[in-house]
Amino acid sequence: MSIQNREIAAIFEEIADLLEIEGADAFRVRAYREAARLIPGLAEGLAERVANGADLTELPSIGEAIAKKIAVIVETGRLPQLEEVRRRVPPSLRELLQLGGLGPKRVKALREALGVASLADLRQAVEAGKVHELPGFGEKTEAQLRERLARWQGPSSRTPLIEAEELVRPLVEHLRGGPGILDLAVAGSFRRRRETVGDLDILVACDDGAAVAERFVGYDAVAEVLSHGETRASVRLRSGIQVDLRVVPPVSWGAALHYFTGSQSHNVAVRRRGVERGLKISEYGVYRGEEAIAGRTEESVYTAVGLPFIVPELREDRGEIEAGERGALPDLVTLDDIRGDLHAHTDASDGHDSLAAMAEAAAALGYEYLAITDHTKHLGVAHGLDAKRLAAQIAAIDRLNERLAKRHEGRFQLLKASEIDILEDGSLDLPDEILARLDLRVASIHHRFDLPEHRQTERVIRAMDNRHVNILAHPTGRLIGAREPYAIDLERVMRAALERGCFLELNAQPSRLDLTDLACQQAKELGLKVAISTDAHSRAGLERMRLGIGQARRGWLSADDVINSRGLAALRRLLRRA
DNA sequence: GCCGTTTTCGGCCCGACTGTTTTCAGTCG
Repeated sequence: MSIQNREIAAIFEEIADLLEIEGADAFRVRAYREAARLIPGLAEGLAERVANGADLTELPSIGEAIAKKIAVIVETGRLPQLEEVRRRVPPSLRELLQLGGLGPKRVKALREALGVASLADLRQAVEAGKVHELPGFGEKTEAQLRERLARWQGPSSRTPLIEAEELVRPLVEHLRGGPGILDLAVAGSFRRRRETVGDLDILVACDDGAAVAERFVGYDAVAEVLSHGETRASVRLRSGIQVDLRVVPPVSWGAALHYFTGSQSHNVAVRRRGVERGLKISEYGVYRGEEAIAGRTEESVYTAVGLPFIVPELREDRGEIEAGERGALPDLVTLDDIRGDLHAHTDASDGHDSLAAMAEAAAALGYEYLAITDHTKHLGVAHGLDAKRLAAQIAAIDRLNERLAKRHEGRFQLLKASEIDILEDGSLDLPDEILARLDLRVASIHHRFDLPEHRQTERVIRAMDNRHVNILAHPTGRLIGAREPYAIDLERVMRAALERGCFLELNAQPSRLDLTDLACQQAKELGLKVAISTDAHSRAGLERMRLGIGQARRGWLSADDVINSRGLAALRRLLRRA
């Protein structure tokens, strides 16, 4: 199997880390980091590009040198340069960077003075009290390292967005409860709606920063104050997540919100545009010389560098700046565009609520339709339905729909559907006769995640060969932070879906969000439409749609790219297969 | 190492906080 983009990126990331510790030129290090950041976001595999003889230097941030190295990696699976650097700088030193509190300079100093080459070495040096004797280190640094080593549980894990929402809500209330707050926003990757957040960034506009910072560090869920100044403070909450507060005067609100929302690469790109125009952009504003020419609103910052407003979800430096320049930013899908949900369970399988309760909850959201997609018999743990029970459910839905039509004056109905298990050989878990009686069929994999890539890919494509199948649900099977996606050639799957008139699901469950943002973008580029579905197992689960919308927006999807932005009649036309 | 409506050489985003220092380097976002 050919090498994946993210494996190539990992090689450059490691080179960047090790060169930095070695003390190499900072801009050279940055060049490797830029390449490592860009590569996983490419739609097409680099291996394929190399095989096709494409000129890689046409990609941004890839020049002659890195292009050659990519070719070597693709052809041989390894890079001699990395092996050389590893001989000079032990790769275990990277652990020290991940620990936090230590950067390349001090890691280098520790290594040269004390021979520290790993976390274990550092622990010994700290316990022996040798660290504080080094120039540039002191008692406090040593104590802080001791603390971090004691807490160390491997590279820091990111927090799922939905947990971050729950953590930040009471903290925001706490801050708003204090005097003098003129404006407040949760910025960072939270505002960009990334599926997970590393830390939380809270921005406040007010005239007395010190008072807000004081109130912030006094929040009762704070476990540790990491830093505490008059305009900036950082804490670690008991949950383990770090929260950074930044306070600015109202006149800087827009510039600060832009700066604090990120992403870092987007900010760098915008600031670079500023420099080209003789402007300096900081969190305080946009300056020409001493004079502030913009910064009260985010819009004014973009205007100053000749760009239209770019929504937070797109700010990843993945082409949004170029698209803005061309006037080609997409009109992104919103929650208001969604007309129904195409994946939901009831207490007939592993859901918690009845058919009627789910229907009323969906109608209350203003939807026109809700597809009931209980599991099928192979999924015994979920009490999956066999053909007989599904036939009974079909009859029950028909009866309920009559009542719903009266109650909601024809504005809402349930769709008869199923989430059909794809068996190991790609066949379906229910006979065609019963499938033909449904409005909609969602198919998905729930076992044998371990098949090799070509077999898993064939399995899914074979399932879509069945002309009853409409949507492939949670297409990679990943669970955020818990289970890697199974090996599957997603691009082949997308092309196969397109040829067959099938669609892929963006599953909005907070632990799934499967497809990823990048996969959504890839689908859009191929012309494949997506269903954003909650896979709700209860009434409350239907409200998770907002997470799917965030992911879809990050994937550049417009309402037109999303099949459940259609009214029922148009949806039915889309679902019709040849 | 990348890149180019000032440039193929000489730039490369910007500021706050901490700790170790007496003016600043390192780290972080």
